[in-house]
Formats: sequence, structure tokens, C-alpha cells
Amino acid sequence: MKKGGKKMEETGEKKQYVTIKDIAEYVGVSTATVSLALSRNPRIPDETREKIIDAAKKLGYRPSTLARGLVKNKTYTIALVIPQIKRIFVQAYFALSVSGVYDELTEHGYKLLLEMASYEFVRRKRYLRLFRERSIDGMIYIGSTLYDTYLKEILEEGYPFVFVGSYLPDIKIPYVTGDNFKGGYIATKHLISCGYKRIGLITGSLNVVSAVDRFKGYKKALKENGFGFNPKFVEKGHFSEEGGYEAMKKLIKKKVDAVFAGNDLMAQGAYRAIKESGLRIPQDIGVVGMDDLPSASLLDPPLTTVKYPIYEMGRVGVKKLIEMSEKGIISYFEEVLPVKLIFRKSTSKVR
Amino acid sequence: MKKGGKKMEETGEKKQYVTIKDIAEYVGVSTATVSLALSRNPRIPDETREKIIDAAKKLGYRPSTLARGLVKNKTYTIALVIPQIKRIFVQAYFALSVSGVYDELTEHGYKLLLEMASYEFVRRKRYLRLFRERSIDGMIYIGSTLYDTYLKEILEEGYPFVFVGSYLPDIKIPYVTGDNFKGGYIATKHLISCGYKRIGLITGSLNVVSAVDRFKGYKKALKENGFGFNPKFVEKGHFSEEGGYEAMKKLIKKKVDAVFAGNDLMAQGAYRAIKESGLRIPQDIGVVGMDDLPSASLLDPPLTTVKYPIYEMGRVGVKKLIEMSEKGIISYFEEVLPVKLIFRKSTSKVR
DNA sequence: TTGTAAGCGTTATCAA
DNA sequence: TTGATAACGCTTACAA
Repeated sequence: MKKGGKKMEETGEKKQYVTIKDIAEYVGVSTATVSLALSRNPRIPDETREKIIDAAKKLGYRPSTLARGLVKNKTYTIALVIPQIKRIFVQAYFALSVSGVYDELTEHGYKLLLEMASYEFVRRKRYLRLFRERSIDGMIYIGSTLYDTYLKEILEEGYPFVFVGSYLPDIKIPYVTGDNFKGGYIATKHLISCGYKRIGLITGSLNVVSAVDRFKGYKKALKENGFGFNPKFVEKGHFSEEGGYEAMKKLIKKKVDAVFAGNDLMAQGAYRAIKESGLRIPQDIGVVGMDDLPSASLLDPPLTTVKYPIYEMGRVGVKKLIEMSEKGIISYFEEVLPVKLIFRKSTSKVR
Repeated sequence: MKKGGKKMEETGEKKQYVTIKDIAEYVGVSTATVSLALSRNPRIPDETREKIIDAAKKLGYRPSTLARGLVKNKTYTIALVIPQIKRIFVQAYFALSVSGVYDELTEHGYKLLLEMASYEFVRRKRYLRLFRERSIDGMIYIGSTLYDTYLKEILEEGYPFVFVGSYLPDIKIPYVTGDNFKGGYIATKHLISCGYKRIGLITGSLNVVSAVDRFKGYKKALKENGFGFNPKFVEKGHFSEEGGYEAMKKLIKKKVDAVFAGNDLMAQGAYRAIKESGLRIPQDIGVVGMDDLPSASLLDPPLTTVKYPIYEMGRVGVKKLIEMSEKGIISYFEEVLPVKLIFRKSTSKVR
């Protein structure tokens, strides 16, 4: 078949979309000119450009992301991987991270592919497949556990990847988190400075690194202030309301007069246990949470907690990821965002 | 430049991916044969097919979704639109729907693009853009309100679209929901048959159709059983725990002896109000919720509620959507999944 | 200033 | 049974 000229124009019965070719014909220029004009290339004079842009608008042209992606070898979509959502206790936490990720992506013109870290996801190596099939430009993983070491494969193959809200000790995968250690530290120190003496800890599952670091901060604050660390004062709450409740019941028996709950949800459970025992917050037992979820200020009494920058982490993670992807260089970094104490009514000076 | 032969083989410094061309060269066949063999076309003899598949494996071949999408004019991804997640009170509800959608999509080999129905989403008509730019094959919208009528544009342009968990009265957009009317009906009837006499309703915001239908079911059950409908016994709870709490406080003043809460979260809020007033569930006040979230059975006492098929709706919606997309025919349907009463401890025979 | 044509990685239509 | 090659819709190097 000859090039140029008109080829099979009569068979175009059900052309589906407006393409640059249509615009080119309409305006009477070549597709190259259209492409250049549409991407605001300065070598196309204003007049031509305007004409082309007008035509594009009039015809309702929208570029094919597929075609563009094919030539540019970019998809402008990144995958967000979250733990299996059905099993997630702390949904508010994830809702907030997802928002941060989504907002930042959208501002950069990127799309968000959602993935769950299911058994199949791991076993079938979907985390690699998505890259290899050129479905994504990068990946964000929220809320990994210490077992997720297989993820290092992604960086080994040279794909952009960053953790948000967690990291893997000893494995150099870039991450952005909040300062968990400092959070545990200032929460505990606050309780100490209020005058509480027997300070318990309700910790999340210790297979997630943020819980471990919050724990460490708690310990450090105790030791630094001449309090011995008493392992009996530590109970696991598994990040859930129910877990916090059960843990607090045990701590009450051990006569703690204050507790640092590893997240707001467990603090809420602790509230329930404390109230059921007829004790008062903060007079009999002081409570500090962590995260500062929207619900924290609605509790009765409003919860003193450590603001953890969940939303911000998502944004920063995406910014860094896009940078990596667009520069084409995979670099390691550790970004630790600050936390701060939000003083409300669940703690107060005592004695 | 001549066709065939070797073209610029020496410039291939940084070839990024293995393509069918690589396989073709490796095996010594044409790319056409490779493509056919890989798609298990029967006209390629077993032996050749095996050789090609082995080579593909050895070379680590993965097809480019971009290239495939371009020729097939399909992306194998669908967009899931949810209300702005930060503002969502009922996160467990959405977590469950998203799971259903994700699981079904994954089983069909589809990917999930997450979108938030933000102001920008609407204003910039992202819901159309995604189709026009060929980023998606179809769209699912979860939790729409009665104001979302602009969405009919999507079907008008001939793109596959379905609502999950809601619908627009008078607008023919296909949907799958649970039976909200029946849910309200059996919940109320259950309270009546327990012997409760003054049955209140805590309703969600009436700009979402599921709340309206649950309300209607409540009314119908009352009337059918010789109870007058008393508008004073209806309070708005806005779907949230806090809203349920406030609404219940008002209803207690009005001396209701039972309440149907339009969802489990508001029921939980009602619990709080009831307990604070020193009343007992179910002896003084019977409570029925709706949804049957995982938390419902954990409440004290375990909540009698109506199971709403949230997860299943997501799956069915996707199944229907993919069908539409693959058959290429846009059809209207109304799929209403059954609900059922889950009898637990927050209701019992009285008097 | 604009046009031609190669190329991105597939699928699919012919012919051989 | 297999191979050329057009086509998908775009970008871009090179020519004109």
C-alpha cells in the first residue's frame, strides 16, 4: 500500500476517538505540527498553535495515554500498596494516608493504582509484574511489616519504590515516616512531667517497626528520668480498640496510674476499660495516645496525643517517588517527619 | 532505511525490556509467530509453542500492557470512585466495598484505579477524561448522593458505568445495591414482634438514597402493624458514631423503648447514649442496626442488625461492569441483593 | 515554519 | 505452519 494519500477512508465506519490525525486534517497541517503545537513547542508560531488548539477543543480531542505511554515509556500512574484492607483495624489511619498519596499524585497529573498486599500479590510477585508490564512508573507501600523483606527485589531491578509510614531495618529501601521514637519519648515524658508514677504501655504488634520505635521511645524516657523499665507494665493491644481494652484491663490490675497507648484506637479501648472500672481520666489514670486521628478530640475526655503526620507522609512519599521516576535515578533516603504533642484533657498535673 | 536486516543493532545500549522481537530472534521465528504462540493460538504446533514459551520464560519476557492496550483498545483497568475519603465516617463500609471490587477485578485480571469524587474531580470532569484518554475501560461509583446527577454523561457518551450501593432515582444508570427498603422493614418488624412499642429511627443523611429507602422500610413496617408513624421519633444521625449518640440522646428524652439505627456506626453511638443514661439494652431499649460490620458482634451487648451485602455488592458490580465492557453493550439493570436479620443480644422479647 | 517517516511493542490480516 | 507488514496514536529526529 502506498504511503501518504488517502488510505481506506471509506472503511472508517466506527472511528471511536478523535486523534491528532483528525485535527491535522481539519486544520490542514501534519500530525507532527499538531503534536508540537499541542505540547506548546515554541517553534510553532502562535497563530498556528491557536488554530490547532481551537480545533482540538472543538473536536473534543483527548490524547491517548496508551499511545503516549508507549513512546515515552511512562504511564504516569503509580501503584499504592496497602495491607489487606479487610484485616486493617486502623482504617482511619489508612484513609488518611491514601488521601495524602492521592492528593499529591493528582496535583502532578498522576493516577493511582490501588493494590492490596494479599497472599497472591506476594506469591505471584505482582509487585514486580506491574513494573515489568509497564503498568506503573513507581510504587508506594504503606504499612509494611518486618516480614516484607522480599520487597527489596523491586529496587534491585531498578524500579522506583518508597515506603510510607514504615521501613525495614537493615534494608536500604527509601522511606518517609513520622518520628515514632520521639513520639513515644515525648508522650512518656509528658506523663512523667504530669507527675504520674506508674506508667504503662499499650503497644501495637511488634512486627511493625513503628510500634517498635514507639516502644523504644517510651523506654528511653523512663530511663532518662530515673524510672525503671518494668516489662510487666507493657501489654500488647494489636492496634485495635478491642486490643486496647483488653490490655488496659490487665494494666489496671497492675495499678498503673497512666498509660501511653501506641495509637489512638487503642487509647479509645483503654478509655472503655478505665470507665468500666469506675476510674477517672485523667485524675486516676492519665492517657496519652498517638496519631491524632480526627476522632481523638471527640473522645470524652478529649485525648492528649502525639500528632503523627500521616497525611503529610503520603504527600512527601509521592513527591520523592515522582522525583526518582522522572530523574531516572534510584536513590536511598530516610525522611523522618516531626511529631508533636497535642495536649488535651486526658492528662493533667497530679499529686 | 531498508526494511528487514539488522538496523542499528549497535546503538541498542540500554534496551530496557524484553520484547517479542527478542524472543523471535532468540528462537528464530517471526514476531507474529511469537505473538500467536504466546496467546496459545492452536494453529501454532505444540513444539514451536513450547520452544517459544520456554524462551519467553528464560528471557523474562512480560508483555507491555501499553502496547497491547493500544492495539486492542482496552486497558484492563477500571476506575473505582469513592467519596472523598477524609470525610467518610463509615470507613469500615468503604473498606469492605473496596475489597469486594478489588477481589473481583483481580480475579478477572483487571487493575483498579482509585479516584476520589473531589470537587476537582467533578469540576474538571475527570470522570469523562479518564475514558476519553483511554485510561480505563469502565467505572464503578460507590456511595453516590442524590446530587450526583451529572454522572449520567458517562453513559450518554457510551462508556460502561455502574453504581454500587446507591442509585439515582429517575435516572437510568445501572446499579447494584442491597435491599435497603427491606432492611428497614425487617429491622422494624423485628422490634415490633419483640414487643417494643415506641420505636424510634436514627437515620443517615437523607441525601443518600440508601438512607431514604431504609427510612421508607421503617415507615411501612410501622403502618402495616397498626403503629402510627410519628415524625418526632425520627432523628438524623448523619451516619456517624457521634451523630448516633446525639440523636439517641434526643430520642431518650422522647421515651422511645426501641430504635432502628440506619447503620451500625450510629447504633454504636446510640449504645453510648443509652448507657450514659443508665438504661439497659435490650431490657429498657432495644437496638437494631444495619450493615453488620465486623464490629457489630463486638459491641456490648452484641448488636442485632441487618446484614447488608457490602462486599458482595462490589463483586457483583464489577462482574456486571466487565461484562458490559467486554461485550461492548451498555445496558441498564437494577440488581438488588438480599439482606437478612442477624439476631443477637441488643433486642429481646419484652412485656 | 512545516512535513516525512521512524519508532514505541503489540495484534491481526494476508499471503506464502 | 509461518512470515511480512499494516495498524493502534503518539513523539521526535531529520529534512525540506
